[in-house]
Amino acid sequence: MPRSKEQFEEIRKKTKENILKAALKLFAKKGYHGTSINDIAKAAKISKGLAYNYFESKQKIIDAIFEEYFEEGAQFIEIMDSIKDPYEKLRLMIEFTFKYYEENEEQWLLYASFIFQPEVLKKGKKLAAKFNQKYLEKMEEVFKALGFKNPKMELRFLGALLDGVGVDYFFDKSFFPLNEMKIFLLEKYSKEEIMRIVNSN
Amino acid sequence: MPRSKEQFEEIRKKTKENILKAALKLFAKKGYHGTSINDIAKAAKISKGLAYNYFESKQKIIDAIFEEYFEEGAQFIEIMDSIKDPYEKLRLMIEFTFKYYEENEEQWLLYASFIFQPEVLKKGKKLAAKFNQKYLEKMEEVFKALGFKNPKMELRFLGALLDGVGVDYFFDKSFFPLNEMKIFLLEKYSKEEIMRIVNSN
Amino acid sequence: MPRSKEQFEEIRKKTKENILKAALKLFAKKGYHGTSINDIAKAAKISKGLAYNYFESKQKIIDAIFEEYFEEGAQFIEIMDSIKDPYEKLRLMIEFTFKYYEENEEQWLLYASFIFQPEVLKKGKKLAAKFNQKYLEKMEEVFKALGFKNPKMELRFLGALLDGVGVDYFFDKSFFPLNEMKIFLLEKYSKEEIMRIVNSN
Amino acid sequence: MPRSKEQFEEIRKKTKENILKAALKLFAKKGYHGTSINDIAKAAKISKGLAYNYFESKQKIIDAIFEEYFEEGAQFIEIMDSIKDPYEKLRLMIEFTFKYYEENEEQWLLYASFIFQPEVLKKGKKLAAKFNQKYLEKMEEVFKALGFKNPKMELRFLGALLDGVGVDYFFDKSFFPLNEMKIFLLEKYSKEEIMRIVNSN
DNA sequence: TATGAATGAGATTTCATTCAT
DNA sequence: AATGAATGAAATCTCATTCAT
Repeated sequence: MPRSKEQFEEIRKKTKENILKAALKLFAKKGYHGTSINDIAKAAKISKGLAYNYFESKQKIIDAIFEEYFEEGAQFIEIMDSIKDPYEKLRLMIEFTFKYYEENEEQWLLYASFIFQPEVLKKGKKLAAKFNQKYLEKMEEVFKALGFKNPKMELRFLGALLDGVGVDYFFDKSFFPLNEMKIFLLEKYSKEEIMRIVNSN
Repeated sequence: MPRSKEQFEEIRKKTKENILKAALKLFAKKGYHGTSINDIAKAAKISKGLAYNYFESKQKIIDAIFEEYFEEGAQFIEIMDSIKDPYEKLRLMIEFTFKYYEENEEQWLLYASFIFQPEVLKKGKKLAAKFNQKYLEKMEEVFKALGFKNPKMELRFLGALLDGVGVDYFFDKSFFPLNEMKIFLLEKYSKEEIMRIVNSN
Repeated sequence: MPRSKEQFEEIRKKTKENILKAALKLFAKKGYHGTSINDIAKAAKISKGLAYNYFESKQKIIDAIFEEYFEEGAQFIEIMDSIKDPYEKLRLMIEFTFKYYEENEEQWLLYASFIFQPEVLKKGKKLAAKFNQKYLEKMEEVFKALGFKNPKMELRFLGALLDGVGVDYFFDKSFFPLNEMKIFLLEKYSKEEIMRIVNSN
Repeated sequence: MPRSKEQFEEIRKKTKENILKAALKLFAKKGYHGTSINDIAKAAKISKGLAYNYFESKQKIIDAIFEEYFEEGAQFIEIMDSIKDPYEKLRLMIEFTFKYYEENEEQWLLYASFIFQPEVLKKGKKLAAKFNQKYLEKMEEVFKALGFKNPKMELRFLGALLDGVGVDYFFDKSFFPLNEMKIFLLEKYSKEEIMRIVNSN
């Protein structure tokens, strides 16, 4: 008697996730080209052939990883939308970023290393650009609401800052004071400080 | 008439530079693994065999590129050392960074895409870490001299910011207001502004 | 209530026929190697595993198809045997061939494409050679009875002609005047014409 | 000192021809899918890699073989064009066909086995159809000039006959009386015989 | 110095067949 | 009887490196 449809789906889902997890780890460490399907299969403890039962090519594996990445991004935007207070939004933007760095090292490394090689991952670049634009638009509204004189540039400033924190942190994790930096930033962007800056103009 | 030793060396140097230039362009665009020796040879308009006459492996080519990169870095530190005024040093740090982004796109892209894949370029990573540490130490002295309350974090802050500007700019050059950002930053880190901040503590 | 033995056998027979039909279609269109077991299973709307319940290998499927092919051939010879008049036999040889071309395209295409690759289908080749020889022997008797001066060559002539009609017809069905050719041949090989030729010698 | 351009071209030409010859032999015997690049490389006594230096894919190898095949066909048409006497043209059509069967077994087998699997070789099929049409057009003029009552069908008749001779001959070379058939046909299509037929209408 | 033919190891991919349920 | 996940061998193809000239 064959397995039921549900059982098959369960198996597929698990194995798929298993492959993606193994692939993410390896891609992040050794790069896309530096990781072979063989490597992935071994790490996932399956045969090479089975990997192709789930993803029709190596490219499709990395595509799936990036899709998941931006699905998480979309979720983050939804959370942001649900919050009304701009000071709170600002705080969340900072805290979420640091949380992401702490919990999603591999994802971030992969993202970072690929984003600068658009020929390697055209699809990912497009997704990223789209997400980025949407995010910036939404945050610009927040910065306007906060009363900044030059909200666009202030947003770009903070955006670059947070990205750079990721770069510097992952460049040498043991050397970069991530937590200290979070406190430092939350202080600089606290409600009191912002009001002080805005009113001093 | 045989060429003189000098002429030979001149030719070798030029060909070498030619190969490195072609390789840099391709690596930056298509990645290390995505670029074949054949691609490089074609771009440099030489034969594959000749490339091996100059570099004993593909790895050595990328190593040479990174060496050049950090030689430039060392030169920058020398320039910084020659300047005494801390306000001027700070201004130079910012201006030099923006200048580099504008003039050395490929170098930066290559650097950025490799730095997050340590297994791909162990040697480069080490060089970078060494340079970085030295640079931060020197700059911390500057930030102390400027009178910042928390010079270490303020330096980290500016460092992250400048790195993030690179990330955001190269992510989508047409979309990022690079020049506006430079002016914005030079304003924020002008002598007047710094003195104001420092004195308000 | 369990099914009876007869019902089971009925199901098996139908499924088997179903698989063979699907396989024939695909083999004819995409070739033996170009058709996967998966393709066949999908076309037959069963699972891969079930196909192996019926045929122990892909090879056995094509073997079964060829067996059926030559069973039909044997039936044809039986029909021929039951007819006594040589003029009628000749007419039947021609008409049957054209009928076969019109009704069994896939069978013929498969046969034609395989027969010239003996290494691919040794068993089929042998069966074909055996059938062929038997057929020629029987037909030679007919041609002798018709009074041809050189019955062997006349038979070879007509045999080649009919094979060639198949080749030319299937090469481009819309371009070849199959029906016209049938009429043309039946005329050339009519009783009157044959008597005329035979008597003119 | 590198080889001269001419030397390189000479090498390429020879190796290319070498590969094509080995491939033709194997394809004819074992079929396209039944022959691996490895097989070809071994037969040509080169490495797999080198095969790809000359042909970018297995498909391109078979394409090249078919191209050569139809180039020869074009040459044949040219020869035919240079002859004016229709009786002579007819004789040549027959003699050339038999000559081809005798001297180009592998080419013909390959052609025959592929022509019925259009999905395997779309390009070849197109080339063949084009050649065929052109050839038939030209020959129809010949058959008209010979005075046949139904030139189109008579041409189709002879065309099918010659194709069928190929089929039957290659099906079992030791069994088919090729030379006898040639004499038989040249007799049937001799000037005297044709004039007799044409005038008896 | 210079060329590109040639190699061979290893990568991606396919698929007949087996297996657990 | 029936399913499709899983395997593994073999196929196609790539490319850094070497070699003959």
